[in-house]
Amino acid sequence: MFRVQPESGEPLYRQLIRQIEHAVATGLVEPGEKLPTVREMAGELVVNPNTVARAYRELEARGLLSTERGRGTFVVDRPPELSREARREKLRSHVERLVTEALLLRVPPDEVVAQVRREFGEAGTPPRHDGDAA
Amino acid sequence: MFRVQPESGEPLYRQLIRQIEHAVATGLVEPGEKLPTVREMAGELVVNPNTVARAYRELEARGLLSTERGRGTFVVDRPPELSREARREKLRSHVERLVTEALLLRVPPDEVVAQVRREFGEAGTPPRHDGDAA
Amino acid sequence: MFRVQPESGEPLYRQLIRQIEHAVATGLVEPGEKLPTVREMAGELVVNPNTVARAYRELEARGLLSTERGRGTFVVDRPPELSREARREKLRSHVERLVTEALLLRVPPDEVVAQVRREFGEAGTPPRHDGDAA
Amino acid sequence: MFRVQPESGEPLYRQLIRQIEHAVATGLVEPGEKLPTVREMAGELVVNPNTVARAYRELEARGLLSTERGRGTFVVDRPPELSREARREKLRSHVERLVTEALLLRVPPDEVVAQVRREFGEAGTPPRHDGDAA
DNA sequence: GTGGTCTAGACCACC
DNA sequence: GTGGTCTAGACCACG
Repeated sequence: MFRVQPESGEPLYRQLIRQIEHAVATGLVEPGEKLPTVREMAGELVVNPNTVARAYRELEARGLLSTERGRGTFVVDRPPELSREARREKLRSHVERLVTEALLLRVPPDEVVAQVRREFGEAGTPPRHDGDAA
Repeated sequence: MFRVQPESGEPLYRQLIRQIEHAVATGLVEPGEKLPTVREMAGELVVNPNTVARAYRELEARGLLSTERGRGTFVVDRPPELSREARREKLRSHVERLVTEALLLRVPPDEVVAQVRREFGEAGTPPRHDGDAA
Repeated sequence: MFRVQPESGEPLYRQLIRQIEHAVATGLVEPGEKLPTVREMAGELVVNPNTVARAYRELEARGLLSTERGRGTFVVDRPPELSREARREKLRSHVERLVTEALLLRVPPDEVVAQVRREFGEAGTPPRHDGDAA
Repeated sequence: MFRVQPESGEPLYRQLIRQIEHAVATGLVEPGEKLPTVREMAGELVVNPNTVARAYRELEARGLLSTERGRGTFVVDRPPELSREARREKLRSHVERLVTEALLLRVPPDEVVAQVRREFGEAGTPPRHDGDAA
Protein backbone atom coordinates (compact mmCIF):
# COMPACT_ATOMS: atom_id res chain seq x y z
CA MET A 1 0.00 0.00 0.00
CA PHE A 2 2.91 2.36 0.65
CA ARG A 3 6.20 2.60 -1.20
CA VAL A 4 9.20 4.93 -1.30
CA GLN A 5 11.85 5.72 -3.88
CA PRO A 6 15.27 6.13 -2.23
CA GLU A 7 16.74 7.54 -5.44
CA SER A 8 14.20 10.33 -5.86
CA GLY A 9 16.09 12.82 -3.73
CA GLU A 10 13.05 13.57 -1.62
CA PRO A 11 13.68 12.51 1.99
CA LEU A 12 12.19 9.11 2.71
CA TYR A 13 10.30 10.27 5.79
CA ARG A 14 8.69 13.05 3.78
CA GLN A 15 7.66 10.70 1.00
CA LEU A 16 5.98 8.57 3.62
CA ILE A 17 4.25 11.59 5.12
CA ARG A 18 2.85 12.51 1.74
CA GLN A 19 1.63 9.00 1.12
CA ILE A 20 -0.12 8.69 4.43
CA GLU A 21 -1.71 12.10 3.93
CA HIS A 22 -2.80 11.03 0.47
CA ALA A 23 -4.27 7.79 1.77
CA VAL A 24 -6.19 9.63 4.47
CA ALA A 25 -7.31 12.39 2.13
CA THR A 26 -8.67 9.99 -0.45
CA GLY A 27 -10.27 7.69 2.08
CA LEU A 28 -7.96 4.76 1.40
CA VAL A 29 -7.52 4.58 5.14
CA GLU A 30 -10.44 5.70 7.25
CA PRO A 31 -10.69 7.77 10.40
CA GLY A 32 -10.01 5.65 13.46
CA GLU A 33 -8.22 3.00 11.43
CA LYS A 34 -5.01 1.54 12.81
CA LEU A 35 -1.80 1.99 10.86
CA PRO A 36 0.90 -0.68 10.73
CA THR A 37 3.37 -0.56 13.60
CA VAL A 38 6.62 1.27 13.02
CA ARG A 39 8.46 -2.02 12.60
CA GLU A 40 5.89 -3.52 10.26
CA MET A 41 5.89 -0.42 8.09
CA ALA A 42 9.69 -0.28 8.11
CA GLY A 43 9.79 -3.90 7.00
CA GLU A 44 7.36 -3.33 4.14
CA LEU A 45 9.15 -0.24 2.86
CA VAL A 46 12.62 -1.64 3.56
CA VAL A 47 13.69 1.47 5.40
CA ASN A 48 15.11 2.23 8.81
CA PRO A 49 12.46 2.15 11.57
CA ASN A 50 13.67 5.58 12.65
CA THR A 51 12.46 6.89 9.31
CA VAL A 52 8.95 5.58 9.86
CA ALA A 53 8.94 6.79 13.44
CA ARG A 54 9.83 10.26 12.28
CA ALA A 55 7.00 10.32 9.75
CA TYR A 56 4.48 9.17 12.38
CA ARG A 57 5.81 11.72 14.85
CA GLU A 58 5.41 14.62 12.44
CA LEU A 59 1.94 13.55 11.39
CA GLU A 60 0.99 13.30 15.04
CA ALA A 61 2.25 16.85 15.55
CA ARG A 62 0.01 17.93 12.67
CA GLY A 63 -2.95 16.31 14.36
CA LEU A 64 -3.56 13.71 11.67
CA LEU A 65 -2.38 10.67 13.61
CA SER A 66 -2.62 9.71 17.23
CA THR A 67 -0.32 7.29 19.00
CA GLU A 68 -1.57 5.32 21.98
CA ARG A 69 1.32 3.73 23.82
CA GLY A 70 1.13 -0.04 23.67
CA ARG A 71 -1.86 -0.07 21.31
CA GLY A 72 -0.52 1.49 18.13
CA THR A 73 -0.95 4.46 15.84
CA PHE A 74 -4.34 5.53 14.54
CA VAL A 75 -5.83 7.97 12.09
CA VAL A 76 -7.67 10.56 14.17
CA ASP A 77 -11.44 10.70 13.90
CA ARG A 78 -11.54 14.36 13.06
CA PRO A 79 -8.44 16.34 12.15
CA PRO A 80 -8.25 19.89 13.56
CA GLU A 81 -10.06 22.42 11.42
CA LEU A 82 -8.59 25.67 10.23
CA SER A 83 -10.41 28.87 9.49
CA ARG A 84 -11.63 29.42 5.94
CA GLU A 85 -8.96 32.07 5.60
CA ALA A 86 -6.17 29.93 6.99
CA ARG A 87 -7.12 27.06 4.69
CA ARG A 88 -7.02 29.21 1.62
CA GLU A 89 -3.66 30.61 2.66
CA LYS A 90 -2.25 27.11 3.20
CA LEU A 91 -3.23 26.15 -0.34
CA ARG A 92 -1.68 29.20 -1.92
CA SER A 93 1.89 27.97 -2.41
CA HIS A 94 0.61 24.74 -3.91
CA VAL A 95 -1.55 26.66 -6.33
CA GLU A 96 1.25 29.04 -7.21
CA ARG A 97 3.69 26.22 -7.94
CA LEU A 98 1.17 24.39 -10.06
CA VAL A 99 0.31 27.47 -12.09
CA THR A 100 3.96 28.47 -12.52
CA GLU A 101 4.73 25.03 -13.88
CA ALA A 102 1.68 25.13 -16.12
CA LEU A 103 2.62 28.51 -17.57
CA LEU A 104 6.19 27.37 -18.26
CA LEU A 105 4.92 24.21 -19.91
CA ARG A 106 2.32 26.26 -21.73
CA VAL A 107 -0.51 24.06 -20.57
CA PRO A 108 -3.71 26.07 -20.88
CA PRO A 109 -5.77 26.88 -17.76
CA ASP A 110 -8.70 24.74 -18.88
CA GLU A 111 -6.52 21.71 -19.18
CA VAL A 112 -5.03 22.28 -15.73
CA VAL A 113 -8.49 22.71 -14.24
CA ALA A 114 -9.66 19.55 -15.95
CA GLN A 115 -6.75 17.64 -14.49
CA VAL A 116 -7.49 19.01 -11.03
CA ARG A 117 -11.15 17.98 -11.27
CA ARG A 118 -10.15 14.55 -12.50
CA GLU A 119 -7.84 14.15 -9.52
CA PHE A 120 -10.68 15.11 -7.19
CA GLY A 121 -12.86 12.59 -8.96
CA GLU A 122 -10.38 9.76 -8.62
CA ALA A 123 -10.14 10.45 -4.92
CA GLY A 124 -13.49 8.67 -4.66
CA THR A 125 -15.48 9.09 -1.49
CA PRO A 126 -13.75 11.65 0.67
CA PRO A 127 -13.54 10.85 4.39
CA ARG A 128 -16.70 11.63 6.33
CA HIS A 129 -16.65 13.47 9.59
CA ASP A 130 -19.01 13.74 12.56
CA GLY A 131 -19.98 17.30 11.95
CA ASP A 132 -20.72 16.88 8.24
CA ALA A 133 -24.18 17.50 6.95
CA ALA A 134 -25.66 14.03 7.06
CA MET B 1 12.19 41.94 -7.29
CA PHE B 2 13.63 38.74 -5.83
CA ARG B 3 13.96 37.77 -2.21
CA VAL B 4 14.78 34.66 -0.19
CA GLN B 5 13.97 33.49 3.31
CA PRO B 6 16.99 31.82 4.91
CA GLU B 7 14.88 30.56 7.79
CA SER B 8 12.38 28.66 5.63
CA GLY B 9 14.39 25.47 5.43
CA GLU B 10 14.15 25.39 1.64
CA PRO B 11 17.62 25.73 0.12
CA LEU B 12 18.33 29.29 -0.96
CA TYR B 13 19.36 28.34 -4.48
CA ARG B 14 16.10 26.45 -4.92
CA GLN B 15 14.03 29.36 -3.66
CA LEU B 16 15.76 31.51 -6.22
CA ILE B 17 15.14 28.94 -8.95
CA ARG B 18 11.43 28.97 -8.13
CA GLN B 19 11.29 32.74 -8.14
CA ILE B 20 13.03 33.09 -11.46
CA GLU B 21 10.77 30.41 -12.94
CA HIS B 22 7.78 32.27 -11.58
CA ALA B 23 9.00 35.58 -12.97
CA VAL B 24 9.56 34.06 -16.38
CA ALA B 25 6.28 32.15 -16.33
CA THR B 26 4.25 35.21 -15.46
CA GLY B 27 6.06 37.50 -17.84
CA LEU B 28 7.64 39.64 -15.13
CA VAL B 29 10.87 39.11 -17.00
CA GLU B 30 10.62 38.67 -20.74
CA PRO B 31 12.32 36.31 -23.16
CA GLY B 32 15.74 37.60 -24.10
CA GLU B 33 15.91 39.89 -21.11
CA LYS B 34 19.13 40.11 -19.14
CA LEU B 35 19.07 39.00 -15.54
CA PRO B 36 21.10 40.82 -12.89
CA THR B 37 24.74 39.70 -12.84
CA VAL B 38 25.63 37.02 -10.35
CA ARG B 39 27.26 39.58 -8.10
CA GLU B 40 24.39 42.06 -8.35
CA MET B 41 21.81 39.42 -7.54
CA ALA B 42 23.93 38.15 -4.66
CA GLY B 43 24.10 41.67 -3.32
CA GLU B 44 20.34 42.19 -3.54
CA LEU B 45 19.51 38.89 -1.89
CA VAL B 46 22.38 39.15 0.58
CA VAL B 47 23.65 35.68 -0.24
CA ASN B 48 26.93 34.34 -1.50
CA PRO B 49 27.56 34.75 -5.24
CA ASN B 50 28.16 30.99 -5.49
CA THR B 51 24.58 30.43 -4.40
CA VAL B 52 23.24 32.62 -7.19
CA ALA B 53 25.62 31.02 -9.67
CA ARG B 54 24.28 27.62 -8.77
CA ALA B 55 20.70 28.69 -9.37
CA TYR B 56 21.61 30.22 -12.72
CA ARG B 57 23.59 27.12 -13.68
CA GLU B 58 20.72 24.77 -12.91
CA LEU B 59 18.23 26.91 -14.80
CA GLU B 60 20.62 26.93 -17.72
CA ALA B 61 20.74 23.15 -17.61
CA ARG B 62 16.94 23.15 -17.75
CA GLY B 63 17.06 25.35 -20.82
CA LEU B 64 15.37 28.36 -19.25
CA LEU B 65 18.43 30.60 -19.02
CA SER B 66 21.45 31.07 -21.22
CA THR B 67 24.76 32.55 -20.18
CA GLU B 68 27.20 34.27 -22.49
CA ARG B 69 30.77 34.50 -21.28
CA GLY B 70 31.67 37.94 -20.17
CA ARG B 71 28.28 39.36 -21.10
CA GLY B 72 25.83 38.03 -18.58
CA THR B 73 22.88 35.70 -18.13
CA PHE B 74 19.71 35.89 -20.20
CA VAL B 75 16.23 34.41 -20.34
CA VAL B 76 16.10 32.23 -23.43
CA ASP B 77 13.86 33.31 -26.27
CA ARG B 78 12.03 30.07 -26.50
CA PRO B 79 12.40 27.35 -23.86
CA PRO B 80 12.54 23.76 -25.11
CA GLU B 81 9.12 22.25 -25.70
CA LEU B 82 7.96 18.94 -24.31
CA SER B 83 5.48 16.61 -25.89
CA ARG B 84 1.84 17.04 -24.90
CA GLU B 85 2.12 13.77 -23.03
CA ALA B 86 5.31 14.73 -21.20
CA ARG B 87 3.82 18.06 -20.17
CA ARG B 88 0.75 16.46 -18.65
CA GLU B 89 2.91 13.95 -16.82
CA LYS B 90 5.13 16.71 -15.44
CA LEU B 91 2.09 18.47 -14.00
CA ARG B 92 0.68 15.37 -12.38
CA SER B 93 2.62 15.43 -9.10
CA HIS B 94 1.80 19.11 -8.63
CA VAL B 95 -1.88 18.42 -9.17
CA GLU B 96 -1.84 15.43 -6.85
CA ARG B 97 -0.20 17.38 -4.06
CA LEU B 98 -2.59 20.25 -4.42
CA VAL B 99 -5.62 18.00 -4.36
CA THR B 100 -4.32 15.97 -1.42
CA GLU B 101 -3.85 19.14 0.55
CA ALA B 102 -7.27 20.42 -0.46
CA LEU B 103 -8.99 17.22 0.61
CA LEU B 104 -7.27 17.26 3.98
CA LEU B 105 -8.20 20.89 4.49
CA ARG B 106 -11.70 20.10 3.27
CA VAL B 107 -11.54 22.85 0.68
CA PRO B 108 -14.18 22.03 -1.94
CA PRO B 109 -13.12 21.42 -5.57
CA ASP B 110 -14.89 24.53 -6.82
CA GLU B 111 -12.95 26.73 -4.45
CA VAL B 112 -9.65 25.15 -5.47
CA VAL B 113 -10.47 25.61 -9.12
CA ALA B 114 -11.42 29.22 -8.49
CA GLN B 115 -8.09 29.83 -6.80
CA VAL B 116 -6.23 28.21 -9.70
CA ARG B 117 -8.07 30.39 -12.21
CA ARG B 118 -7.37 33.46 -10.13
CA GLU B 119 -3.68 32.61 -10.08
CA PHE B 120 -3.71 32.25 -13.85
CA GLY B 121 -5.46 35.58 -14.09
CA GLU B 122 -2.93 37.39 -11.93
CA ALA B 123 -0.18 36.05 -14.15
CA GLY B 124 -1.14 38.83 -16.54
CA THR B 125 0.21 38.64 -20.03
CA PRO B 126 2.01 35.35 -20.41
CA PRO B 127 5.27 35.35 -22.39
CA ARG B 128 4.79 35.37 -26.14
CA HIS B 129 6.58 33.02 -28.47
CA ASP B 130 7.37 32.94 -32.16
CA GLY B 131 5.01 30.14 -32.99
CA ASP B 132 2.02 31.68 -31.21
CA ALA B 133 -0.99 32.81 -33.14
CA ALA B 134 -0.53 36.56 -33.51
CA MET C 1 41.38 3.97 -10.52
CA PHE C 2 40.63 7.64 -11.10
CA ARG C 3 43.08 10.50 -11.47
CA VAL C 4 43.02 14.13 -12.56
CA GLN C 5 45.61 16.50 -13.97
CA PRO C 6 45.25 19.96 -12.43
CA GLU C 7 47.66 21.43 -14.99
CA SER C 8 45.70 20.29 -18.05
CA GLY C 9 43.42 23.31 -18.14
CA GLU C 10 40.32 21.14 -18.29
CA PRO C 11 38.20 21.69 -15.18
CA LEU C 12 38.80 19.01 -12.57
CA TYR C 13 35.13 18.17 -12.15
CA ARG C 14 34.82 17.65 -15.88
CA GLN C 15 37.84 15.42 -16.03
CA LEU C 16 36.25 13.34 -13.33
CA ILE C 17 32.95 13.26 -15.20
CA ARG C 18 34.72 11.95 -18.29
CA GLN C 19 36.56 9.31 -16.31
CA ILE C 20 33.47 8.05 -14.57
CA GLU C 21 31.61 7.96 -17.89
CA HIS C 22 34.50 6.07 -19.39
CA ALA C 23 34.59 3.62 -16.50
CA VAL C 24 30.86 2.99 -16.79
CA ALA C 25 30.95 2.77 -20.57
CA THR C 26 33.75 0.21 -20.58
CA GLY C 27 32.34 -1.81 -17.74
CA LEU C 28 35.14 -1.00 -15.30
CA VAL C 29 32.38 -0.15 -12.87
CA GLU C 30 29.15 -2.07 -13.20
CA PRO C 31 25.51 -1.01 -13.03
CA GLY C 32 24.35 -0.82 -9.45
CA GLU C 33 27.90 -0.60 -8.14
CA LYS C 34 28.68 1.87 -5.40
CA LEU C 35 31.17 4.60 -6.15
CA PRO C 36 33.61 5.83 -3.51
CA THR C 37 32.05 8.33 -1.14
CA VAL C 38 32.57 11.97 -1.96
CA ARG C 39 35.18 12.27 0.75
CA GLU C 40 37.00 9.07 -0.24
CA MET C 41 37.17 10.10 -3.87
CA ALA C 42 38.31 13.58 -2.89
CA GLY C 43 41.07 12.02 -0.82
CA GLU C 44 42.22 9.75 -3.66
CA LEU C 45 42.28 12.53 -6.22
CA VAL C 46 43.60 15.09 -3.76
CA VAL C 47 40.88 17.58 -4.62
CA ASN C 48 38.24 19.36 -2.60
CA PRO C 49 35.15 17.29 -1.74
CA ASN C 50 32.99 19.98 -3.33
CA THR C 51 34.65 19.28 -6.66
CA VAL C 52 33.78 15.58 -6.46
CA ALA C 53 30.28 16.42 -5.31
CA ARG C 54 29.79 18.59 -8.33
CA ALA C 55 30.85 15.84 -10.71
CA TYR C 56 28.54 13.37 -8.99
CA ARG C 57 25.68 15.87 -9.06
CA GLU C 58 26.02 16.53 -12.77
CA LEU C 59 26.22 12.84 -13.59
CA GLU C 60 23.12 12.32 -11.52
CA ALA C 61 21.36 15.02 -13.53
CA ARG C 62 22.36 13.14 -16.68
CA GLY C 63 20.83 9.98 -15.27
CA LEU C 64 24.07 8.02 -15.03
CA LEU C 65 24.44 8.06 -11.26
CA SER C 66 21.96 7.94 -8.42
CA THR C 67 22.56 9.10 -4.88
CA GLU C 68 20.75 7.81 -1.83
CA ARG C 69 20.86 10.07 1.19
CA GLY C 70 23.17 8.77 3.84
CA ARG C 71 24.02 5.64 1.85
CA GLY C 72 26.19 6.81 -1.01
CA THR C 73 26.31 7.22 -4.76
CA PHE C 74 25.63 4.42 -7.21
CA VAL C 75 25.81 3.69 -10.91
CA VAL C 76 22.25 3.37 -12.16
CA ASP C 77 21.07 -0.01 -13.34
CA ARG C 78 19.88 1.19 -16.67
CA PRO C 79 20.65 4.68 -17.93
CA PRO C 80 17.87 6.51 -19.78
CA GLU C 81 17.67 5.59 -23.46
CA LEU C 82 17.56 8.03 -26.30
CA SER C 83 15.88 7.53 -29.63
CA ARG C 84 17.97 6.06 -32.43
CA GLU C 85 17.86 9.45 -34.09
CA ALA C 86 18.88 11.37 -30.98
CA ARG C 87 21.77 9.00 -30.36
CA ARG C 88 23.18 9.45 -33.83
CA GLU C 89 22.85 13.20 -33.50
CA LYS C 90 24.64 13.18 -30.15
CA LEU C 91 27.59 11.36 -31.74
CA ARG C 92 27.87 13.70 -34.70
CA SER C 93 30.04 16.40 -33.16
CA HIS C 94 32.42 13.81 -31.80
CA VAL C 95 32.73 12.23 -35.22
CA GLU C 96 33.20 15.57 -36.92
CA ARG C 97 35.96 16.62 -34.56
CA LEU C 98 37.76 13.32 -34.94
CA VAL C 99 37.61 13.44 -38.71
CA THR C 100 38.66 17.10 -38.86
CA GLU C 101 41.69 16.29 -36.75
CA ALA C 102 42.47 13.23 -38.85
CA LEU C 103 42.30 15.18 -42.10
CA LEU C 104 44.60 17.87 -40.74
CA LEU C 105 47.06 15.27 -39.52
CA ARG C 106 46.68 13.44 -42.83
CA VAL C 107 45.84 10.20 -41.07
CA PRO C 108 44.06 8.03 -43.64
CA PRO C 109 40.46 6.91 -42.98
CA ASP C 110 41.45 3.26 -42.67
CA GLU C 111 43.88 4.03 -39.92
CA VAL C 112 41.31 6.10 -38.02
CA VAL C 113 38.76 3.33 -38.34
CA ALA C 114 41.30 0.81 -37.13
CA GLN C 115 42.01 2.92 -34.09
CA VAL C 116 38.30 3.25 -33.36
CA ARG C 117 37.82 -0.50 -33.60
CA ARG C 118 40.82 -1.08 -31.36
CA GLU C 119 39.34 1.27 -28.77
CA PHE C 120 36.06 -0.63 -28.90
CA GLY C 121 38.00 -3.86 -28.48
CA GLU C 122 39.88 -2.65 -25.42
CA ALA C 123 36.60 -1.69 -23.81
CA GLY C 124 36.23 -5.38 -22.99
CA THR C 125 32.84 -6.58 -21.89
CA PRO C 126 30.40 -3.70 -22.22
CA PRO C 127 27.81 -3.30 -19.46
CA ARG C 128 24.86 -5.67 -19.74
CA HIS C 129 21.29 -4.54 -19.51
CA ASP C 130 17.96 -6.23 -18.85
CA GLY C 131 16.65 -5.91 -22.35
CA ASP C 132 19.74 -7.32 -24.02
CA ALA C 133 19.63 -10.60 -25.84
CA ALA C 134 20.93 -13.11 -23.31
CA MET D 1 30.86 30.79 -44.14
CA PHE D 2 31.69 30.93 -40.43
CA ARG D 3 29.33 31.27 -37.51
CA VAL D 4 29.49 31.01 -33.72
CA GLN D 5 26.99 30.27 -30.98
CA PRO D 6 27.56 32.55 -27.98
CA GLU D 7 25.18 30.50 -25.86
CA SER D 8 26.91 27.15 -26.41
CA GLY D 9 29.31 27.53 -23.53
CA GLU D 10 32.31 26.77 -25.73
CA PRO D 11 34.57 29.83 -25.90
CA LEU D 12 33.96 31.84 -29.05
CA TYR D 13 37.62 31.89 -30.08
CA ARG D 14 37.77 28.14 -29.80
CA GLN D 15 34.63 27.68 -31.88
CA LEU D 16 36.25 29.80 -34.53
CA ILE D 17 39.47 27.79 -34.36
CA ARG D 18 37.53 24.59 -34.91
CA GLN D 19 35.67 26.05 -37.86
CA ILE D 20 38.76 27.31 -39.57
CA GLU D 21 40.45 23.97 -38.98
CA HIS D 22 37.39 22.23 -40.38
CA ALA D 23 37.35 24.46 -43.45
CA VAL D 24 41.01 23.84 -44.11
CA ALA D 25 40.75 20.11 -43.44
CA THR D 26 37.87 19.65 -45.83
CA GLY D 27 39.31 21.89 -48.50
CA LEU D 28 36.65 24.58 -48.18
CA VAL D 29 39.52 27.02 -48.02
CA GLU D 30 42.67 26.09 -49.91
CA PRO D 31 46.35 26.35 -49.03
CA GLY D 32 47.63 29.84 -49.74
CA GLU D 33 44.16 31.32 -49.66
CA LYS D 34 43.65 34.60 -47.85
CA LEU D 35 41.33 34.70 -44.86
CA PRO D 36 39.11 37.70 -44.07
CA THR D 37 40.81 40.41 -42.04
CA VAL D 38 40.28 40.37 -38.31
CA ARG D 39 37.82 43.24 -38.61
CA GLU D 40 35.89 41.71 -41.49
CA MET D 41 35.61 38.40 -39.72
CA ALA D 42 34.58 40.09 -36.47
CA GLY D 43 31.89 41.96 -38.37
CA GLU D 44 30.50 38.82 -39.98
CA LEU D 45 30.43 36.85 -36.73
CA VAL D 46 29.30 39.80 -34.64
CA VAL D 47 32.02 39.23 -32.08
CA ASN D 48 34.77 41.31 -30.59
CA PRO D 49 37.80 41.70 -32.92
CA ASN D 50 40.00 40.55 -30.05
CA THR D 51 38.23 37.21 -30.22
CA VAL D 52 39.08 36.75 -33.90
CA ALA D 53 42.62 37.95 -33.35
CA ARG D 54 43.09 35.36 -30.66
CA ALA D 55 41.87 32.56 -32.90
CA TYR D 56 44.19 33.65 -35.72
CA ARG D 57 47.10 33.94 -33.29
CA GLU D 58 46.62 30.43 -31.92
CA LEU D 59 46.27 28.92 -35.39
CA GLU D 60 49.42 30.71 -36.42
CA ALA D 61 51.18 29.19 -33.42
CA ARG D 62 50.00 25.77 -34.59
CA GLY D 63 51.47 26.45 -38.00
CA LEU D 64 48.17 26.38 -39.86
CA LEU D 65 47.94 30.10 -40.62
CA SER D 66 50.54 32.69 -41.47
CA THR D 67 50.15 36.42 -40.93
CA GLU D 68 52.03 38.84 -43.15
CA ARG D 69 51.94 42.31 -41.67
CA GLY D 70 50.04 44.68 -43.87
CA ARG D 71 48.94 41.97 -46.34
CA GLY D 72 46.69 39.75 -44.29
CA THR D 73 46.36 36.25 -42.92
CA PHE D 74 46.81 33.19 -45.13
CA VAL D 75 46.39 29.44 -44.94
CA VAL D 76 49.90 28.01 -45.08
CA ASP D 77 50.85 25.98 -48.13
CA ARG D 78 51.95 23.00 -46.18
CA PRO D 79 51.26 22.60 -42.47
CA PRO D 80 54.06 21.08 -40.40
CA GLU D 81 54.05 17.29 -40.41
CA LEU D 82 54.20 15.15 -37.33
CA SER D 83 55.69 11.70 -37.05
CA ARG D 84 53.40 8.75 -37.62
CA GLU D 85 53.61 8.03 -33.92
CA ALA D 86 52.87 11.61 -32.86
CA ARG D 87 49.88 11.76 -35.16
CA ARG D 88 48.35 8.61 -33.77
CA GLU D 89 48.88 9.86 -30.24
CA LYS D 90 47.23 13.17 -31.06
CA LEU D 91 44.13 11.36 -32.30
CA ARG D 92 43.85 9.14 -29.27
CA SER D 93 41.80 11.37 -26.99
CA HIS D 94 39.34 12.10 -29.78
CA VAL D 95 38.94 8.41 -30.44
CA GLU D 96 38.53 7.62 -26.76
CA ARG D 97 35.86 10.28 -26.27
CA LEU D 98 33.95 9.12 -29.33
CA VAL D 99 34.02 5.50 -28.26
CA THR D 100 33.08 6.31 -24.67
CA GLU D 101 30.07 8.23 -25.91
CA ALA D 102 29.15 5.46 -28.33
CA LEU D 103 29.31 2.81 -25.61
CA LEU D 104 27.14 4.87 -23.28
CA LEU D 105 24.63 5.48 -26.04
CA ARG D 106 24.87 1.83 -26.99
CA VAL D 107 25.62 2.66 -30.60
CA PRO D 108 27.27 -0.43 -32.13
CA PRO D 109 30.85 -0.18 -33.48
CA ASP D 110 29.77 -0.76 -37.06
CA GLU D 111 27.42 2.17 -36.95
CA VAL D 112 30.09 4.43 -35.51
CA VAL D 113 32.56 3.35 -38.16
CA ALA D 114 29.97 3.95 -40.86
CA GLN D 115 29.40 7.46 -39.55
CA VAL D 116 33.13 8.12 -39.50
CA ARG D 117 33.52 6.94 -43.09
CA ARG D 118 30.56 9.02 -44.14
CA GLU D 119 32.13 12.09 -42.55
CA PHE D 120 35.36 11.40 -44.43
CA GLY D 121 33.35 11.09 -47.61
CA GLU D 122 31.49 14.36 -47.15
CA ALA D 123 34.81 16.11 -46.67
CA GLY D 124 35.17 15.89 -50.43
CA THR D 125 38.57 16.42 -51.93
CA PRO D 126 41.09 16.72 -49.14
CA PRO D 127 43.72 19.44 -49.51
CA ARG D 128 46.66 18.53 -51.72
CA HIS D 129 50.22 19.15 -50.70
CA ASP D 130 53.54 19.49 -52.52
CA GLY D 131 54.99 16.22 -51.32
CA ASP D 132 51.92 14.13 -52.20
CA ALA D 133 52.22 11.45 -54.80
CA ALA D 134 51.37 13.37 -57.95
C1' DG E 1 28.86 8.52 8.34
C1' DT E 2 26.50 10.04 4.16
C1' DG E 3 25.63 13.79 0.95
C1' DG E 4 23.70 18.76 0.81
C1' DT E 5 24.15 23.58 1.55
C1' DC E 6 26.34 27.80 2.28
C1' DT E 7 30.04 31.07 2.99
C1' DA E 8 34.37 33.48 2.18
C1' DG E 9 37.69 34.36 -0.70
C1' DA E 10 41.06 33.55 -4.37
C1' DC E 11 42.32 33.00 -9.16
C1' DC E 12 41.38 32.63 -13.94
C1' DA E 13 39.32 32.62 -18.74
C1' DC E 14 36.78 35.20 -21.60
C1' DC E 15 34.96 39.24 -23.94
C1' DG F 1 33.54 43.42 -15.75
C1' DT F 2 31.47 38.86 -16.66
C1' DG F 3 30.85 34.11 -15.21
C1' DG F 4 33.64 29.72 -14.01
C1' DT F 5 36.43 27.06 -11.01
C1' DC F 6 38.41 25.64 -6.85
C1' DT F 7 39.51 25.59 -1.99
C1' DA F 8 38.72 25.53 2.98
C1' DG F 9 35.82 24.92 6.31
C1' DA F 10 31.40 25.06 8.81
C1' DC F 11 26.86 23.36 9.68
C1' DC F 12 22.96 20.50 8.85
C1' DA F 13 19.55 16.87 7.30
C1' DC F 14 19.15 12.27 6.67
C1' DG F 15 19.33 7.33 7.64
